Amino acid sequence: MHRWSQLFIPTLREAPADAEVASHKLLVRAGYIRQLGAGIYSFLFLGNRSTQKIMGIVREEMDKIGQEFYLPALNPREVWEESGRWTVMGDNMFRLKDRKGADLCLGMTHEEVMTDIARKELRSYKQLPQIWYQIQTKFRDEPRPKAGLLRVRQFIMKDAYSFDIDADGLDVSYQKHHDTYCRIFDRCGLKYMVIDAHSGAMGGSKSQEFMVRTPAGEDLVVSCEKCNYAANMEKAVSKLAPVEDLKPEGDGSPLEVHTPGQKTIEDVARFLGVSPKNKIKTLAMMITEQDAKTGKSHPRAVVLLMRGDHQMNEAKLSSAVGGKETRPMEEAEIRELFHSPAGYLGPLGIDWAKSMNDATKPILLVDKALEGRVNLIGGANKEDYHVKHLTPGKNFHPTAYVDLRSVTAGEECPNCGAPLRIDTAVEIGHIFKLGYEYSESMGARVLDRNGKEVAPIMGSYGIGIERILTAAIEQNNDANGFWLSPSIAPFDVVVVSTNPKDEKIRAVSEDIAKQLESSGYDVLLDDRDERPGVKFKDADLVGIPFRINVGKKVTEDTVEFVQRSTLQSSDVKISAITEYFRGLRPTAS
RNA sequence: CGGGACGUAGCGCAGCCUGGUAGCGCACUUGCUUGGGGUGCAAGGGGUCGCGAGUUCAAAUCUCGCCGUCCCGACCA
Repeated sequence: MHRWSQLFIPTLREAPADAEVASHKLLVRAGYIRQLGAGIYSFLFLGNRSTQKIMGIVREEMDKIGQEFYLPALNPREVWEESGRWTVMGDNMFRLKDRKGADLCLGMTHEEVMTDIARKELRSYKQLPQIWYQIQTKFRDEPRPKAGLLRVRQFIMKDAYSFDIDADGLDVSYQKHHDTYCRIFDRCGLKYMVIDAHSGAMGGSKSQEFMVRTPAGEDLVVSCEKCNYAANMEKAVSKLAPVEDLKPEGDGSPLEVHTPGQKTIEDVARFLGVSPKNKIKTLAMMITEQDAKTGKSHPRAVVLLMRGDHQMNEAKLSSAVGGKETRPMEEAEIRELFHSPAGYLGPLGIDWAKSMNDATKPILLVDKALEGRVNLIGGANKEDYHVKHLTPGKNFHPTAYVDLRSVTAGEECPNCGAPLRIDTAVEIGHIFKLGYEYSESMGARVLDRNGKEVAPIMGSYGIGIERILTAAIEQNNDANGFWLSPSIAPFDVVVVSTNPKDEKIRAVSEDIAKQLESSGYDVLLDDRDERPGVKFKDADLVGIPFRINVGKKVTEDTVEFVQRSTLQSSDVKISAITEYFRGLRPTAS
């Protein structure tokens, strides 16, 4: 049994001035953590107990599908050089030299080291599949650590790696992780979403993120009010309400109209008396491409057509152009391609590439929302003129129709039609089908059943341990403190002796604490010589889900049982306390 | 890395503009008091004013440099 009077639980009445988000303020106030430097935190007694419990759950669930390893955080340069990430990781990687001057780094993740083990040890398909995981400290020199434990430079991660003989095997390993992650986060008492994540530039690989809604989050997530549809902004799609196309005038062939000084979508729409939904928004961008033969890089125009009232999503654009960086065209580049000033740009009169590989010509990407639309209005590539009767596929030929549009809140869910919402969220887990990237770059090979040498296919899977704690606090807090699920709280229950000077109260508090402890619960006995008000405030602050107040009612053999989340209290007979508690928290840890 | 703010006792802050004895609340120590939502009284302890240089008879205060922390942005396998 733990006696508060003998513990170090430095609670604070006020939060440090530089804490902004709720979880940061409360973790410090509750005496869970103290800051050592930017993005570097010490865990004190309560904080450590809580993260240990989280790791316990992770370990228990992961042991059902994999094997726990423990890899070094200190890594030699060579393995990172082999994967190419010694360079790729840039300033995000902490680097150091040993006494001989050899380069080392602190591990940000462990694909390299795991793959190194795999390539040295795995020889046959008979040894596959393998799932190897570890719970270990990671180091990342974040450009901007922030928000307490939310973005830090040293943190604990459960990272796992799967090795399979083929894609079907990877599907199984991936699904196992998906299901295990759901069990882990359920057991931690989190409300979370599983979202389809940006699959990366190379395409094909599936990736999902486990996200928790919180105002402190750094990522935007689109989710459905009703069903379980959820995706990040780079992937999110929505159903669009049908738009009525304009009727053609005359023979319906492209018709220039004089629009003096009308440059913006709104201006033109108003001037012509149409909705922006019938207008084409033309965005002129540039990418840098490398010539496949010469290796020389040269700029290439990418023109986007969107519905007039839609916003372009840069991540979607980026994946549409193969992950290349894009930038807006400069004035001179616009004139060279369109022979027109900005404000009057359109798709007519330009010889667009027929495919992305048609490298000599500019690319025309048309948003899917314009596919099948007719009689749109766009720029005429001529100052003060626009063109009516533009129909994609008829008057001009897109290189491709792609989804380029940012979803906005309130649009319809693609699955069920209910309104979509957009929230900030924090990522607590990520599962990823890696493919052959590391097994190939680092030369891992096994023999398949035909005796042929093949690279094993990999997956990688991560959980941020501290982020589980942070997210849980973000989800469950009020002005006085926070409450954790008993599974991850430092203690199941705090027994408050409201008056330690009263012998009966003191003795009953001890008894109850002992009794609950012998029933397998983690009990904190607040035996401090403090006023009840102080103890109640502290109890409310530190995240323990249940409290037992031992007070005057001991003369009636009764104590108060308080649930932190609701602050509801009920009187319980002392003799029935263990049984009562078991009803609330059946699985003693 | 760009923009902004801050750095004075463990925590939260005032003092700086207009240079001259370093202050308040909480916390801490001792004694008494109180005992169901941060009790009251009294007496105490604790500060290289982030670091360095400069100006000055004199610098927490003015000037310059550096360091650190936070916020916004960029970045984020």
